[in-house]
Amino acid sequence: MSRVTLKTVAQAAGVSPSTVSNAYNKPDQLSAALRERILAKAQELGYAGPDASARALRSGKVGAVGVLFTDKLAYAFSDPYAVGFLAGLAEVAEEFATSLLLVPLSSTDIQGGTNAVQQAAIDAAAIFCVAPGHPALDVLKNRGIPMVSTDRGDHPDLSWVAIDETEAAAELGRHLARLGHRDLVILLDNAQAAGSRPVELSLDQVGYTDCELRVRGLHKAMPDARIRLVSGGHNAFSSGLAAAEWVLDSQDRPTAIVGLSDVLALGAMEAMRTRGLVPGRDLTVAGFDDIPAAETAGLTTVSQPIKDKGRAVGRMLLDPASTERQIMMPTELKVRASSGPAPRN
Amino acid sequence: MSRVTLKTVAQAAGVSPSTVSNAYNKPDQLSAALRERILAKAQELGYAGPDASARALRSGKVGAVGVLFTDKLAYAFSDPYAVGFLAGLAEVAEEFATSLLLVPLSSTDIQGGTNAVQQAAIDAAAIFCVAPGHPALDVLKNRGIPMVSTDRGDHPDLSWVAIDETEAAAELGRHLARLGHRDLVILLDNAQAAGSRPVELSLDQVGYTDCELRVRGLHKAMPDARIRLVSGGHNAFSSGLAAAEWVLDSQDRPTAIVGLSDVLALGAMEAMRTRGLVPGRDLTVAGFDDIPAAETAGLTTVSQPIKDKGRAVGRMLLDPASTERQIMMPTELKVRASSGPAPRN
DNA sequence: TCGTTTTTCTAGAACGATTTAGAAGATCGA
DNA sequence: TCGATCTTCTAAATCGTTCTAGAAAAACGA
Repeated sequence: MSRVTLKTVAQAAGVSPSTVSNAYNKPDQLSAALRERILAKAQELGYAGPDASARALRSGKVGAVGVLFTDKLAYAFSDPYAVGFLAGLAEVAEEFATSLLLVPLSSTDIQGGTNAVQQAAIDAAAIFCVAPGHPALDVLKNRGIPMVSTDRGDHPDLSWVAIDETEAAAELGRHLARLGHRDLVILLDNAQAAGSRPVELSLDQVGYTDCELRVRGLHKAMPDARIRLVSGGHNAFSSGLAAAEWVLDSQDRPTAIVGLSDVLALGAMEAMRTRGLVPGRDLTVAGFDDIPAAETAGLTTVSQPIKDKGRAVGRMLLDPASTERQIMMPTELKVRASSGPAPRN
Repeated sequence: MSRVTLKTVAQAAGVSPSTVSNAYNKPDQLSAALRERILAKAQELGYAGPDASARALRSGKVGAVGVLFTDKLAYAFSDPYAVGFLAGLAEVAEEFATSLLLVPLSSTDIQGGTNAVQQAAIDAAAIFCVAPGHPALDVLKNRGIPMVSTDRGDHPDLSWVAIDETEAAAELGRHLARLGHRDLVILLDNAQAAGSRPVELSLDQVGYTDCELRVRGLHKAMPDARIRLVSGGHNAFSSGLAAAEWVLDSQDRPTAIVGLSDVLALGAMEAMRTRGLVPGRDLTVAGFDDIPAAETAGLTTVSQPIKDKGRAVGRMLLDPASTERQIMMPTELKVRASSGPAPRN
């Protein structure tokens, strides 16, 4: 017993395969009566409709956009920021009857070429927080797949929806400087620190462009401050917690801690809490993104319209009417209880 | 200028297409030297590697599992419960070098057969909180796609990873009954209520099986209680908020509110907060799922191992070694500050 | 009535790979 | 040295559609 295909149906109905195809895809190309008859026959034979792969091959359209993440896919969901982005993107995707393909970007398999990015059946790709130099992007470019990044690349023909990272960070930096802070620790995502104890990094070890730009922005706005970079691993609450614990338990506490994402900053707040320290009084904490939990926790943060970012990326990828190739989104510094004047010593 | 295909590379390298294919997929089928030469030639020509659709068609494997949701895709991300499930599933998917295809299940397009589920290029499907009778499931069955549901269906040959909804709810019900509650409002997800004002439902209007079972469980454990069902729309914080506001502002307040998910329950807690009511003292609130925010908020809830659920579904779908077809996961009632004795009147 | 247009359907060629079966050459044991 | 076994490579079929061009039949206009 072989599988029921379009051809099978065609034979059973006594018509050509093309006609069956048309019955499914172009109802106006054949008489209603015949279409009815074909569909009934298909039903009778248990035909499941045109095969997705075959259709994709022949027509060149898959009906899916890929979402590329660095790190493990599982991490992607741990940050509400990513979730917000996905929600926005999904909204537009749905509008265009398109599915979302979540593509993990394991750092290990950039070998002979057979990795997830190669395999992925997608028409376009959203590049979420992936460094512009990542080899996977070359693979996509090679495949001729349109892509839009959430990070501003340096290439002029690159499409992106981003924020002015440097300026956003600078605004936060000015806020901190104004409060008298001269000793800062920045918490960031770093793969090398994952699984081991927190590590202190130098600026050139900062991987992602957006992180790098944020660090630069803070530097620019706080020229006479001492600024250290510390990572507790991947971008997650637990990493922020670990890194902040390490910082707080050292002999050399800063007066302010900035998480390069809210989850990191919230981890830092938790570390303070367990040590009886009050954010905004004993130590200032700030973050980036303004995820829902940031407001609840009273975390000072740089707010960015993340869901809109997802929507904009979706439109760029799917809406032929959208012509803009580079969109700069606004940011806003939300000052909350977690930031306060630097204690005098 | 036509596209560079496997054939182009083969000609340029002076070998047969099969050999080029083997160079990519079966390195041990040809000499290392030749493979090297072919790959170099491919690189030179800008060949992006075997086309995903063509490979999928010929080999019958796509390298993706679908995740089916009811409602808008965007809603999927608003509930941390769903996010946790996805994280677990993603973990296993990554292990098997498989991508995740998020398939929206618009209730509108069950028409001529050409909907997202038909189109979806997937090898298997995870059915997340979709009612067992949903037509999309028939489409998948027709396509011969293996599927695992997060809801226990009544068919014996259905695969699922689920919890004992009725018993879990009954345990919560007994807890409430013990505290003296005799007047309960259950908050639930309901599509009809979306966009309009909150509505009161009867038991037969409850859509999803899992919701229905939970309601039954509560009924069973609280036989002499008055139980009302109210929905403020989709399964989201805002719906819970709206529904609870409606309930609290009525003349006829219950002594306890149970959200059929934590996000609904948290919405109810928020409604109480803005009215100066203290959960656990003035009114008892409880939920289901035990998402991270539930612990922070001190919400009494029925905890279920959601990430493990995702992992288990992933293994069932992808790991050939996994033979179990139906897995019952444990639940645990977490009593927190939001539940307390019913006020005497 | 006769050409012209429109409607309805079909034949056959792609789409770009993988697979199967087997040929040609190299290696091996005796 | 000779048949047998490996290794290395290829020819041709195939996966299940959609597309292009065009044929046959029907409808139309004058």
